[in-house]
Amino acid sequence: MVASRPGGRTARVRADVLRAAGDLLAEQGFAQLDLGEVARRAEVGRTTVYRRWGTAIALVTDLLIDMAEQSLPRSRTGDLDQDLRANARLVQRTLADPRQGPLFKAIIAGATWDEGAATALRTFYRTRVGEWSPCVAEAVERGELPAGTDPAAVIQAVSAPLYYDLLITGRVPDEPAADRAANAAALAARAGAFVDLAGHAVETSDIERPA
Amino acid sequence: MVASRPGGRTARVRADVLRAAGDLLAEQGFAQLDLGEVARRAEVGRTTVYRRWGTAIALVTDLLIDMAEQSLPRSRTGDLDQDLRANARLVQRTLADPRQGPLFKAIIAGATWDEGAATALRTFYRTRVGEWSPCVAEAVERGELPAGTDPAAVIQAVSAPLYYDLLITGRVPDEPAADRAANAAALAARAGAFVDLAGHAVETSDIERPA
DNA sequence: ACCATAACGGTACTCCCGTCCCCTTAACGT
DNA sequence: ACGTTAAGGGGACGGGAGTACCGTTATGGT
Repeated sequence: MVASRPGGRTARVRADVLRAAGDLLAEQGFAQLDLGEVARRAEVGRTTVYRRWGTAIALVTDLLIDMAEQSLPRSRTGDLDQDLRANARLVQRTLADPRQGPLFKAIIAGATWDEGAATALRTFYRTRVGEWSPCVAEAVERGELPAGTDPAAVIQAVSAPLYYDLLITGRVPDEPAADRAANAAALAARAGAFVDLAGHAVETSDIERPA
Repeated sequence: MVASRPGGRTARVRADVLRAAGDLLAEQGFAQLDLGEVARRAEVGRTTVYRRWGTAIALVTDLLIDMAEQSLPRSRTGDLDQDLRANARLVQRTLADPRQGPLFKAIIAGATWDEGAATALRTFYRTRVGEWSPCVAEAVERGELPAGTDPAAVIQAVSAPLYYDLLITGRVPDEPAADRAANAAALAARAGAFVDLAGHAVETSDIERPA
């Protein structure tokens, strides 16, 4: 009895299809992503693409999952500003990348209506944020940031303006924008904007609640 | 000779179609927005919907334009924190609204691949940001914020985390989230994060210039 | 080496989205 | 009020996306 066959041909087909989908995504964008054309470019049966993925957003979701497996290690400079700037620049380079940029735009758009895309996106960012949070946690331990600062909130605060530019203003963020985002997050964090108490975190100064 | 006829029936048809589209958007989301069903719900000819709008994203775009005409006046409390919090709460309520929330999600998603949606979205936010920027400009004049602070950047910094939550983490922002966003932006602004000089705006903390 | 079968690939088919055609309705000028 | 003609509505049509069917390939266990 054979349960499944992920090896050999199946793996090659998946790789071919994902590469073709990534090419088309970079060339024409998500709106023009036609499964039939993907099959042609991948030199694969049209039926196969429909059977294994079924929809364009499912294909793009698989593309993200595939990409997520090659994750870069975070920086460890021991300095909050440098770490946050490194993080911001990583995000910025990703969004500006001719292949990854369109992929993320497609996934984010798809996540607004497709549950699979939304799940993959959240999983991806949970991993990413979890990977970079220690930068902030260590800064708290060093006394660079007030006790009780929420590491995940700081990391997300770095990314937020970059995504805002990409999605709302339609301007792909550049490196100065990344540095500004990192700087703003660092300054806000130092001022205690990301201290998570039970109540509101609007006292800014008097914070002395160790975990 | 008659050039155009925007009155009477035409206006009524537009109103009926937009209302039906908004209903369906709120009920089923953008993915299920079928022009045929919109026509049925609006009790309007299917041909008419296709002739005047053509695509679902064009319909949603018109919906945004229609909604933008009823814009709320900004608050003028004379206090930066209160103004920014009012702005954040306005954005939060919009995104959490059962009708406007799905609309914005659809428009933002559509703007990643449809030029018309992107233009409408940018126009909408240019108006919104321009309307609220005086809050920041006045705070600069009062000396609450450093000279050279970019008003638009501050306003956008308030919104960015809320959109990040909505689109990336998939969590619709609540009122505490709005207050946190406003607070973080205010603290960063006071620390000079949004001063736009020719070079880098990182005078606040130690920084090395990179060659 | 051999077999059972997971997975692929080609083709025919279906169904429905979007368009076309043409008649009907009702704005707007006079 | 009356005529001209934008604009709307019904129905038929075409095309292409997605599916069903079934034969073919090659994987993985024995």
